[in-house]
Amino acid sequence: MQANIGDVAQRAQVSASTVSRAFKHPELVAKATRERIARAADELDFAASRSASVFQTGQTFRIALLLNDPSSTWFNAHIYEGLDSVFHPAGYDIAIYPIGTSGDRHAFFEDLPIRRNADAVIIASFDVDSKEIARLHSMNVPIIGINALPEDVFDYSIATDDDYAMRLVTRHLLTLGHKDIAYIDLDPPENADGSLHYSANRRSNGFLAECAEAHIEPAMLHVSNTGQRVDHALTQLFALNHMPTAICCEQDRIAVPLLSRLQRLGYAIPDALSITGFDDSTYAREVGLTTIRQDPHDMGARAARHALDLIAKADNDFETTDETASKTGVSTPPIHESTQIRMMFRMSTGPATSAA
Amino acid sequence: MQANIGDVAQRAQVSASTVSRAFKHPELVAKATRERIARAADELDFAASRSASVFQTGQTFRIALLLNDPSSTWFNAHIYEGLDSVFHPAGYDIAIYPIGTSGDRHAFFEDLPIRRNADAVIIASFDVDSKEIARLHSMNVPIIGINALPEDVFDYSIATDDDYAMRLVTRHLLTLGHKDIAYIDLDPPENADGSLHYSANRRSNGFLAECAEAHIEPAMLHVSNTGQRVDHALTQLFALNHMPTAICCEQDRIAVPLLSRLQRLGYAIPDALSITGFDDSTYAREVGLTTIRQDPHDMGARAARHALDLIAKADNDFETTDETASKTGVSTPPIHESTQIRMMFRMSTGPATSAA
DNA sequence: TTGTATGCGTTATCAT
DNA sequence: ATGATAACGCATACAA
Repeated sequence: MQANIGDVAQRAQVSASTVSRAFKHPELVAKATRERIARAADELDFAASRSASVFQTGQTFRIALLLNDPSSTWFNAHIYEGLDSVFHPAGYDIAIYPIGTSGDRHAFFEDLPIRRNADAVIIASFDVDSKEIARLHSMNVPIIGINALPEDVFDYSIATDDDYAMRLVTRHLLTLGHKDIAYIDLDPPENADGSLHYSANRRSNGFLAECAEAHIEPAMLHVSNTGQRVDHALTQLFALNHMPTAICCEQDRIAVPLLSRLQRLGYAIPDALSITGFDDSTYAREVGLTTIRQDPHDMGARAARHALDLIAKADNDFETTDETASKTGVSTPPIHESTQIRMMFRMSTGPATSAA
Repeated sequence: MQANIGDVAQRAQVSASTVSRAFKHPELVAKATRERIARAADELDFAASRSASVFQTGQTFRIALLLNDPSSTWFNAHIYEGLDSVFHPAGYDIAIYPIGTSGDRHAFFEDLPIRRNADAVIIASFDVDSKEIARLHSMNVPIIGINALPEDVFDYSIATDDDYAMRLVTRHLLTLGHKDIAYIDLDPPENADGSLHYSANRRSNGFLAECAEAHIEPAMLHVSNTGQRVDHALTQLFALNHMPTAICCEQDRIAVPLLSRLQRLGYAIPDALSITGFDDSTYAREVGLTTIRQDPHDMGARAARHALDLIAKADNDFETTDETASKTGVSTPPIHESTQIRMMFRMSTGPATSAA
């Protein structure tokens, strides 16, 4: 069927070890031999079995990625893309574990084939239980957090400061003179139980804090995150005593289509109504939505690079562990990065109308 | 460090094979023993090494997914999600191979660790060279096509009939009385050379064919697929002698933001201007875009299910190949499915204005 | 129902 | 610079 390393060895008149070396440590093989081997491999259509070398190496070349929302979400899809842009070239596969409930999460940490089946675990967009993580740590698997809390359980984490970012948005609206503001957030899907926390909470906190400081009482609307989310949002808006002069959305995902619908319904934006989003996701720029920019692709790529470092370090630590231990292992401390926040000012926000 | 099958065997007072069996073929192990093993495994935090069993099995439990566009694209992200929804529970990982140019594609088929490193190859959204595919076939790796041509090189394929679907859209516009129509398509990114064909071509063909039958001469606009795509499209529209009464877009991706921008610019839609898309992707419903519905998640899931069948079959074939061969192997013929096309009629299309 | 023996393809160690 | 050899951890064929 398929040539293996032995066939190549035979054809190139060398031993199997030399063939292996020719691929893994070319510098240790004489140029002539190397070329002979290359030719033989080529002629036989040889490709080293990934499974075999992975097995022998002890590494799995697999990354476990824990996601709450569907992977097709704007944020998650870009996170994945960023991760893969680093991991794939490095020979790693990414396996996505959907975590819808804290039960799922618990099951993952409880049952899961951790140490043997993933070289690193990456957790995106939901908060986590220190005890669960502890088990992973004891297994020497790097844990990486993306927009996840608490920071200190991760070997590396990168996050957007949601609270602060949303405060900026809110201040922008307040500065424009808005006093009559509605906040819209997307409720997590029903199957999610309360114990799975999302960064969403931190955004509304930031908003509320700023409003409180300004002695403003906003209207808080909760929209269920389904196909009908815009209709649901509109329903609640119209149910208010009067239309606010500004709408602050937890996500572009609701802000973008809402902006479009409100315009069609005749609301002059921003003259009569301002609206803000969060993410700078699909079409936010095109529709002119004022929003907070996040770059999940970059976050993913960074996370992946740090993951590779950590994996390499974990391997070394392991080798030197027993007695030699912790002599060289100064064990660089965990890194916790904040993404740089940037606000995108676009046409969807403007001065409050004096006539409410 | 980590318990292996031997440790469990020892603790449960059985042989390693029995432990292995207890997991892979529980029905062959006495209940009492099974429970004893389960307990031992639990106490030791044992999890079978994926690498080792994968290696031993000969399967790779890996799927190669060839993608042209970025994986974060609406279509690709949903394809991936659909695939993963079937593959992940079945224990398979998906590895994405970005194919930007026909060179990439060629390299994949030429160099690549196929047979040994993937149990199936899935090609999404671009057309392929029969000769390249032939090599894979000779290696007994199932090849699956999603919106890819030519059909007959795939062991299973599922596709939207782009030509036909776009004809439907076009007829809808013609029926409404539009005679002055512009077609906008997104040029593939620059780095893509001409030899990589996309389903996009089939859409414009359908459009042109219908126009020809109706003796109508449309304006064909090509927009480069960058961040500026909407501005680029607007520029070209305004450069025409006069505004058309209808704009037919190759993708929602341009139609959705274009619709929004044109509205803001004061065009009454659909009274003065109709616009259509293709995909029914993000926000198409919310902004009221008439479009063709595609369900890439479903396409992916179907493709994955067929892939699993084919993999199972390939394994059997292989075992029975030599002499016994092709006796049982009636070798079910390839299946080529068409997705069911549905048009979503929404507010963005209406009768042509008599006054051009 | 369970145990023994063997092999999967590669790489690392240790000689040479 | 290269070769011989021994693992790596599991799953199967076969024996009992």
